[in-house]
Formats: sequence, structure tokens, C-alpha cells
Amino acid sequence: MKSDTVYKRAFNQALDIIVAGNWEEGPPSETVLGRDMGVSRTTVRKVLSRLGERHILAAAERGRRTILRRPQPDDYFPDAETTSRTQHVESRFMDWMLRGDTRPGTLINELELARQFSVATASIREFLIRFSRFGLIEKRPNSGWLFKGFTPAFALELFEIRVMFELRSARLFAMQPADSPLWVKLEALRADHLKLLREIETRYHDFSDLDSRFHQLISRAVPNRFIDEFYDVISLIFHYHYQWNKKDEKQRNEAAIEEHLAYMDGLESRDVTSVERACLHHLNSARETLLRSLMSHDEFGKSP
Amino acid sequence: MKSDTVYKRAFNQALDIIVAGNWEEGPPSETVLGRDMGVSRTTVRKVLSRLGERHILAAAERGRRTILRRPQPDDYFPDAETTSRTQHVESRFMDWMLRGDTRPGTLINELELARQFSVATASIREFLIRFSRFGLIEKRPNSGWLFKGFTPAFALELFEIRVMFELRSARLFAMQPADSPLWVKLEALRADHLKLLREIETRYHDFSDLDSRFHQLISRAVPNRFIDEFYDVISLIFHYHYQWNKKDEKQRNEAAIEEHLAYMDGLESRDVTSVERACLHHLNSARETLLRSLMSHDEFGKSP
DNA sequence: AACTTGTTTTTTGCCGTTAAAAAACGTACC
DNA sequence: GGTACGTTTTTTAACGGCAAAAAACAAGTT
Repeated sequence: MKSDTVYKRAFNQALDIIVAGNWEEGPPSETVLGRDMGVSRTTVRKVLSRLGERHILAAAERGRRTILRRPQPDDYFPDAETTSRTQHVESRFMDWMLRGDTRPGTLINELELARQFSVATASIREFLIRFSRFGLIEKRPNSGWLFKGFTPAFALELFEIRVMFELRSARLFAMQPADSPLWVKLEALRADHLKLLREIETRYHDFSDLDSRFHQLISRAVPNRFIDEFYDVISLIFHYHYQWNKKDEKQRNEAAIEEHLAYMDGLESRDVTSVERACLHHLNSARETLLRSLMSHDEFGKSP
Repeated sequence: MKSDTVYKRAFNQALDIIVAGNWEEGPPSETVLGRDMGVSRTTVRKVLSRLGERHILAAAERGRRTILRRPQPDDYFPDAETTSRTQHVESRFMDWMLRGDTRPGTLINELELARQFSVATASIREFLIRFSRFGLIEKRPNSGWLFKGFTPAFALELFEIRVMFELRSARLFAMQPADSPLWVKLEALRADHLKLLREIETRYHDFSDLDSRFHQLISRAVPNRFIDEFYDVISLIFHYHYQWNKKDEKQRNEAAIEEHLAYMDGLESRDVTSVERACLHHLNSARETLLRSLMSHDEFGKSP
């Protein structure tokens, strides 16, 4: 059956809101609550009912509920129970693919994965169909899925497209009118970059988030659904890949921040040539990093 | 349960082979047969067994089966029984989307479509997940799918990418060495274009096939899985779209053939500027055609 | 009339199961 | 040892069903 992670996540979220002291006057209406937490009223009512059972919230009295006590750590549902089946399958699969000794050419067996991840085959199937657009697996009808490998060839093809898309978006960004709100956002992002650079010693893994915010800002200046979709591919690849490859993370990120700053200078100069130069410089070094990491994985982690 | 379309298609295919007179000495071994028809031995045996039941093939005698009679039209399974569930859902959905009065912003209901197409919801779900990469629908978790519409905006975004990819591929094609087999293939394709142009009055719908062969040839010169995948999007869109919009088909195709020929001249000149000019000219007119057709559909077919 | 909460209906997400199809296993023949 | 065919096992494709979550409906309140 369907998992109740939506409810459990919403419940934890409600506890956070109470802790933050936002319900001093009692919670807002069910409808408003549902909108704020992004769930249906059905779920809101389930959350409120549990808050009542646990004596955190008093029963409604003349349409007003009051807070009885401050939530404690053990009121929360554990994190493991708040990740949906879909997320679970995704992370297990990425792990299996990136960390396991899965070699290019391997045939993926739905049934086996289902057993291994303890989910139904349908969940695996749906995931694989969704995942197939990332270009790493390919369907063989009435047979399994072919794993094509997270290989240098994959990285090169990915970056060929990425360069085309990013150059296009960077050029269009530089052509935005001076009063566009994008420039303000870019300045804010520059400030975040500078801040992170000062605190690089301790906060260097926060770069990954900054990186995706930066590239999203550029590419969303003039949106195109196919480019947006492609960025989902990039994000997922980098998300899992960097979770696995921590080597030289600090140096890599420090260098990338400098490249981003130069890239921003280029954009603000509005000079196409310097935009392109800075953009290419950054993407080339990103490609090198990814390639180097794939090679070393091949050499030390996977050879027979 | 699973449909037996694989078997039925294979059976019809076997009848064709017999009619073509290729089994005069009896059929080859089950293994070879399976490889040739692209099915497993299990299916081959089912086919052979039915051929026996219907007295088309005699029982094996000293390892040799012989043909008893020539297959008749009523030996064939009807076409309707040879289309897989997946194909069926695809064509029904495209019809629903393109011909029906489905407006942008409509929420797609899995259950309703399942009932309408008489398939299980899982089949619809899987199709929608696969289809979502075409950028026309978007998932709303725990709710349905949002139909974003086959709108001019969609066509413009599609062509923005198409132009980027095609210019890249055309440039790379023009840079191929003179002894590359691609040039031979291009010449053959040119001949097909000229032939079709001469017989345009009667054979004008054959252009669609020629068009996709031409663009595939160019883009596969230096392959990139993401570009290949994007061409699947283009092919599907054009396949169903032109099935529906027949207006001015002859003139449109005639003009497109001329553009293709100019494009080929550009490629063979190996001059980047002329390649780009011819390529852009063709793509611009293709975009115009699609846009015009979308507009007229909006105006006359769908307005309330 | 817009809002709020209680109740019912519908739809999604997910599992278990079954027939079709593939793959693996076994045996015999040359 | 390789190839051909009979048999068994495994896997995919697709259905029906059930709990979670959303959506629709209903009635009461301000």
C-alpha cells in the first residue's frame, strides 16, 4: 500500500512551526494550513488529530485550539519514515550504480532490484522509466534494462550539451535590460559566493547548493523547458556523484567559486566575448574535474 | 495479463517469409529463427506449433519440416491484435491530446484515461512517465498530471533547441573526411529526394519518412545520446502532428524537398557559412509551418 | 457570501499475482 | 565441442485491489 510519508513529514513540519512559536494564538484554519504545508486538508486533519492525541494541542474549544506543551524530540517521526518510496528507490539505485561494482553492459533485473530494495517491481519499473531520460540506461523490450555506464563518454556527451545550453543562456542573460530584477539576484549571489569564500575552511561543502543556484539563475533568465529539464539531469548527476567523490573537495570548490566570480564579472560587463570566455573556462574545468574523478574510480575502485 | 502480441506479430512475419518462398527447404533451426525475427525460442516454438496446427507446416520428420500449403489471408492474425498495449496507449493518448478538445491547463486523470482506453492504470502511469520528457505534461505528486498544451510556446522552445543541435551536427557533418561512408549515404538520400520530387503528385506523403532519415543521418554523424534522444521527441511530435494536419501537405513537402537539396549542397560544399545558411533556412520554414498549423488549430478547431 | 469544519467520494501510490516471453538447463545427435 | 530441440525456471508486462491522500460535497458559523 501507499506509504504515509506525506502525513509524517507534515506532522514533523507542524512540530517545527509550534517550536518556532508561530501558533501562539492557536493554529490557522485547516484550509490555510494545508496550503502553507503543501498538503490536502485530509492530511492536515490527520496531523491535528495526532497533535491532540499526544496532548500537544488541546481539543477545539469555541473554534480555537490552544497549545498545551512544547514538542519534544521524541514527538517527531524518525527521518527514515519520512522519505517516500520514490526517493528511497532513487537513492538506493544511485548507490547501487555509483558505489557498487556495476560495470557498463550489465543487464539490470527489475525483480532482483525490487527484492534487494524491498519494494514492488512496479516501483522499480517506474523509477527506471523516469531515470532512462538521463541517458545511462536503455530499455530492451521484454527483457531488462541495459546499463550503459557512468563513463567518460557519458561525461563528454553531457558536457557537449551543457556548454551549448549554458553559452546560450549566458549570452541571453548578459542582454537583459539594466532594470531587470535578475541583476539584483546576481549581486546577492555574488555576496553569498564571497561569504562562502571567506569561510571556505569550514563550509566548503555548501558550494554544491550555491553552484546549482547560480546555474539555475542564468538558465532561467530566458526559460526553455528542454533546457530546464536538462538541468535536472545535471543536478542529479552532480548531487549523487559528489556525495560519493569527496577527494580534494575543498580545493575544487574554492577554484570553482573563483571561476563563478569571474563568470559574474563577465555577465555584468555585458560583453559577449568576455561572457563566453568566463563561461567556457568554468565549464572546461568542471568537465576536467568530473572526468578525472571517473577515471580514478575506474582505476582504483572498479577494475577486476 | 501480458498481451501475446509478440507471438502474433512473429506468426504473421513467419507467414510472410513462407509466402516470399524463403522456406522451400523447410525452416531454419529454432535458434536461428529466433535471432532473425528478434524473438525468443519460446515464441518461435509457439509460432511453429501453430503453423503445424493450421497444416501449413508438416510435423518434423527426421529433423526436417516441410511446407504443406501456401498461407492464405485468413491465416494472418488481424492487425489490431498485433499492436502492443504500450503502442495502443500511445496512439490513443496522442489522439486524445491532439484531436480532442484538451485545453492547456487541463488536469489529466489516470483512472479516467485507463477506463477510457480500457487498460490498467499502471499502463497509463508508465506511459505518462515516459511521455513527460516531451515537455507537454508535468507531474503533480499525489495529484494528477498537468497538460501544458501543444502551444506555440512549445513549438518555439522545441525549435530553439532543434536549431542549436542541428547546426552543431551539420557543422560536424561538413567536417567529415572525404572518404567517410556518410557522403555515400548522403548521395543515396539525394537520389531518393530527386525521385520523390519527380513523383510528388502521387507520393507526397512519403516525405515524412525521408525527412526523418535525412535529419537522423546528419545528427548521427557524430553521435550524442542527448541529441539522439531529442530527435525522438521531434519524430513523435511530427509523426502524430502530421497525421492530424493534412492541409497543404503536397506544397509543404515539395518546398521542404527543395530545402533539403539546398542543405545537401551546403554540406557537400564543406563551407561552414553555406551549411549554416541552408540549415537555418530549412529549419525556419519548418518552424513556420508548425506554428501556422498550431494557430489555425487554435482558431478553428478548439475555440469555445 | 465567504470561511470553517465534518463527511463522503475519487484518485493516486503501491503491492501481490498471473500469463506471456525470455533465459537457463538438460539431453541427444552429429 | 558445437548445434538442435524438449523442458524448466526466471523475468517482464499487465491486472485488480487496498490504504493514503486529494478532492468534492455538505452543513454550520460568522
